[in-house]
Amino acid sequence: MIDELGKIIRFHRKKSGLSQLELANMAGVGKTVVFDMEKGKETVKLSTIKKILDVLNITISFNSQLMKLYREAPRVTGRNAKPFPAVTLEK
Amino acid sequence: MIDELGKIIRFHRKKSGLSQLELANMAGVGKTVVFDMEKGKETVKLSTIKKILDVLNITISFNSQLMKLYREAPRVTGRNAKPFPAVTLEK
DNA sequence: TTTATATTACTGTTTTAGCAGTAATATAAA
DNA sequence: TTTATATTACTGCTAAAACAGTAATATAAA
Repeated sequence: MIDELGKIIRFHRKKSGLSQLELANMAGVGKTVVFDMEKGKETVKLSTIKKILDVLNITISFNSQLMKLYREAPRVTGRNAKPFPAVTLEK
Repeated sequence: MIDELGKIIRFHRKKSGLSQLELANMAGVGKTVVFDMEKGKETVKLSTIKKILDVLNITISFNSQLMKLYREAPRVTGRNAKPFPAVTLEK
């Protein structure tokens, strides 16, 4: 899916009736990035991708089995966060 | 959600019982990246993020209203792709 | 066809991510 | 406590992302 990001961007851009240059300007990035991304380049900064996806109204989500636990987890940041129940991988 | 990526990574890493250095080595990236990301850095390359998320079994997905259409869309790449129905934004 | 726009492609330059190395601090275990 | 490990933090260095500029090609409209 992530490898399709270029196609996804292109699809949404076309649907929005934007040229690569227009999209780049709206996102505040160089035109080269839009071109490169649509071409499949993945060595692009997340912050840059974010700007482009914002214009196209595309959101990113991260998925895993543990994400449910993450969402239920208490709002802890920093050192006084309670340690996790300790998952033993082997033995 | 995307701004929580650091916390998400940290959460998954802990659950996996990995240190930052172990995760970095498994992902084939420098330890600095893991540290920076968990600290909230977003100017990280997508390809680098991908390596880390792979180790942690986290997938990325892109969401939008148009994504449904995208998935139904014919597998077209290149120049002979049929033009989209043309969405008129104004007028 | 001609004309205009969009896309692709290639420059050189600037900025910066990623890196290893090191060290200081923090946390956990003995 | 002491010891060991993990995390945080700060270095330069190197590779490369991002950029503007330009130009060639492709596509679409007149």
